[in-house]
Parts: sequence; structure tokens; C-alpha cells
Amino acid sequence: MKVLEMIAEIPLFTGLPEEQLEELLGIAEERRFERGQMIFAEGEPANGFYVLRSGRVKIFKLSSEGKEQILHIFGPGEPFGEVPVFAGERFPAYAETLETSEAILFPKQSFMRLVKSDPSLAMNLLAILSKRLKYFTQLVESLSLKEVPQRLATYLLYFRGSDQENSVDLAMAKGQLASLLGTIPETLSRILNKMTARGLIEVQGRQIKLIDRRALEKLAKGEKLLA
Amino acid sequence: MKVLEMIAEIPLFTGLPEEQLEELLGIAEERRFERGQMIFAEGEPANGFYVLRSGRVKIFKLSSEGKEQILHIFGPGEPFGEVPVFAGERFPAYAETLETSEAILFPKQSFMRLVKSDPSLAMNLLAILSKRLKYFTQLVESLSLKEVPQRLATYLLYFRGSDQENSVDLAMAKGQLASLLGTIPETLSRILNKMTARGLIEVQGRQIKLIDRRALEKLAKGEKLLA
DNA sequence: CGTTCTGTTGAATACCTTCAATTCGCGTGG
DNA sequence: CCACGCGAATTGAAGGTATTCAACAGAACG
Repeated sequence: MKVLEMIAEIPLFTGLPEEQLEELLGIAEERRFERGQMIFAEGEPANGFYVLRSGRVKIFKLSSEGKEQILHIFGPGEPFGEVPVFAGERFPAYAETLETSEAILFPKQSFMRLVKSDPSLAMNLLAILSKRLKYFTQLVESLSLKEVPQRLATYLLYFRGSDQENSVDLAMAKGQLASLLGTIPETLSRILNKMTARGLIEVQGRQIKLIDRRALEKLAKGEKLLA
Repeated sequence: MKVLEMIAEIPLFTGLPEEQLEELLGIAEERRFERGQMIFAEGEPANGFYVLRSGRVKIFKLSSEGKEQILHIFGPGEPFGEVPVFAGERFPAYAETLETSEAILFPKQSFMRLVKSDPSLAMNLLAILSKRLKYFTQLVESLSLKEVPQRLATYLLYFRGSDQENSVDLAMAKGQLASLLGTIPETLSRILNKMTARGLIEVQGRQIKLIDRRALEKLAKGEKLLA
């Protein structure tokens, strides 16, 4: 019963009739992962996709020299690994937990049957995939058209709690943030320094106070304030 | 009748019953664009999405300084601009023709009604969006984890005609290829030079002959052969 | 309280970009 | 058919941003 409620709360499944939820429950498998455990690897054949129940998961690519580029960081309620359900057979990237996590695995075949029979489930999926495409669009823009200080400023402004809340909790190691921004820890460290020196932010561990929001916005737009 | 046949040939619509095709025809609008014409701009509210009938279209982002990053280049039969149909209301990037092109515009509302009523149309869409996510995954990997020579080698190997065919027709200006690879014409030019000097390729205008496939594959994998 | 992982700092280097000057290529018009 | 003109492409020199490598400091964890 607990799991059924849980499934009903997943955004992907909102608006589904009880009947379909029961079916989903029928095909769902619960999985538990330790912190730092690999959930799947790039190139691995996909048996299904996951919905995260607790914890956090990073989706990433690796270069030939071992450098990592994080594509997504997902939290509770978010689905991941859906691409190979509908295109190709293999996971296009790696997935690893950042913390001890629980996830629900939905096997591919049974899930596809459900999608075909339920238009609103299909619509939910289309919305999720479309949002993700939009997100990638921004990621590419960021990586290709912006320099690291710009990317960081954009990130900080985007992830600040509320409009009032002038601080950001990174909620991850700085090295992970570097990987998310498409750079390395050394570079991130230097830029955090410069931004602090210029009075834009204050850093205390994983808490970052946004001091000069105006300047951060200018930076995010492309002005080179750190030169 | 001609347009109906045309619609039936679009991969997105394969497997649809005649009845649905008729409906699609009912809501479709034909559009014609000159070479270099903008089809939509980033941030613009979307009234619908397009399927390209002839010609070629580039989807791209612009930096604050006007540098362009091409996300996709689409040819006949391919849909574009679907993201705002299912997520958000605005186009997340620019679309501009590379040649004189014809496209069919499907208005958002009517199309969504069709998708809801036809599971196989929804499945086709899910497959297309998933493929695109996979493609973005590779684009991000390329931009973030590879250097330009690697990206070029990967591109050339990927777009060579057949396995036998040892030449690639760029089918676009070199400057556009540069933008697709996330760099600028000067850099691309220098790298084409080096690759020619090393005997990897031969360049004749927009035709590129792949001479040393083995070496190109090594390059694509990350070996630094041009140093 | 020590071990290990994370983060910081400095110096050297690499890759790519910028800027400026030509050169090339091609369509147009004389 | 040739000459012109304009955008595309190339080349060189200089500069900038980020990475690499190495050493150290600090925090977290058992």
C-alpha cells in the first residue's frame, strides 16, 4: 500500500486512474543502492528505467582520459534512464548515486504496453522528455557559448532558494559542481575566489551567499567582470 | 492528394491509419522559406511545430557576443520545433533555413488532440524525442570532453556515406561546420590543414576524402596524433 | 588521532580564439 | 567570356582562458 501511494505521487504518473497505478505497481521492482554505487553504465543494455524514491543520482559521461561531465543530477520523484526504453537499447550515459538511494525499476516491455494503452501517461512522458530537451539546449549553450564564470553565475542565480533567499546550498561536493559546469575543481576554486574578492559572493563550505545579485546577473549575461 | 501522400511518408506518421492522416492533413499548413530566412527565434511563443518537406534547416543558439552554436541540421522528413508543443510555450532556440525550403506547420492544439487520441502517434513521438536526447548526450560529450580535432574526426567518420564510401560531402559551408563542432572557421581551417599534412584526409572544397581511416578512428577515440 | 578524500594554490603549458590581412571562389553583370 | 565584387576561407601573430601537474592544507570519517 505504501508503494502504491508512492507511485501515485510521482509526477510522471499524475492523473492516472487507480487501475493503471495498480498495474504499474504490478511491474515495479524496488532497488536499493549504496552511496557511490553505479546504477548502470553507458553502453549497457537497458532492461527498464528508474524512478528515484530517495537519495540523489548523477547521470554523466566520461572522456577517454577519465574526465567526467555531469548531464543531470536527479532527486526524489524524478525518472531517469528512459531514453533506451524508446530509442536504442542501451544506456547512453552512466548513472551513479551521490547518496544512499532507493529507486523503482520499471521493466521496459511491460511499461511500453502501459504507455500504449494510456494516452495521459504518454502525454506525461512527452512533457518530461521535452523539458529535458529544453534543458540540454541550455546545457549546450552554456558549455559552448559561455565561459566558466558565466556558467557559474547562471547556475547560482538559477538555483538560489527563492527570490528573497540570497543563498545557495550546493548540496554536492565542489568537485561535482565543477563537473556539472564542464570544468575541473581547480578552475572552479579559482573562480569562486575571484568572485569573493570582487564582493559578488561569500563562500562557507557548501553554502554560497549571493551578495551582489546585480553583478551576478551581468556576469551571467556575458559581461566580463572578473578580468 | 499530393500532400496526403507526403504526410504519409513522414517517419513521424508511419503506421497511422488513413483516417488520422486525413485529420493531420486537415490541420496542416504549408509554408515556404527563402534561403537564409529565419523560421522562428528563441523565446518566441510557439503556435505549432514543423515538418520539413524540402531543403535544410539549422537549429542554433546565439551567445551574447553573437557566436553561434548549431544544435541540429535537419533535412526533408524531419520534424523540428516540437519541444514547446509539450513543454513550455516558447521555442528554446533559433531556426533558419540553409537553403530555400518548404515545411508543413502543424498547429499545437489540434496536434495535441491527435496525439492524445492515437497511441501509435504518441509512441512515434516518444521515439523521436528519445533519439534526440541521445544525440544531445553525444553533443555534450563532444563539446565538453573532446578537443576540436577529436570532434572533427568523429564527425567525419559518422557522416561518411557508407562503410565503403571513403568520402564525405559536408553539404554546408565550412563556417557552418565549425559552428556545429562548437568552434570557429579559423580553428577548423587550421585543423583541416594539419589532418591533410598528416595524410589523414584530402580536402577539395566541400568534399573530404578519408585517406587514413585507422588514424581517424584513433583520433576520434582521443589519441593526440596532431601534436 | 590518523587516514583518506576534498579543496586550494602556484607555475608552466596547451588549446583555442581574436584580430588583421590576404587569398580564394563563385555568381553576376558588363 | 571575362572582369568585377563580395562573402567564404585561409594564414600569421598575439593573447586569453582553462587545464595540467605538483604540492600542500583542510575537512570528514572511522
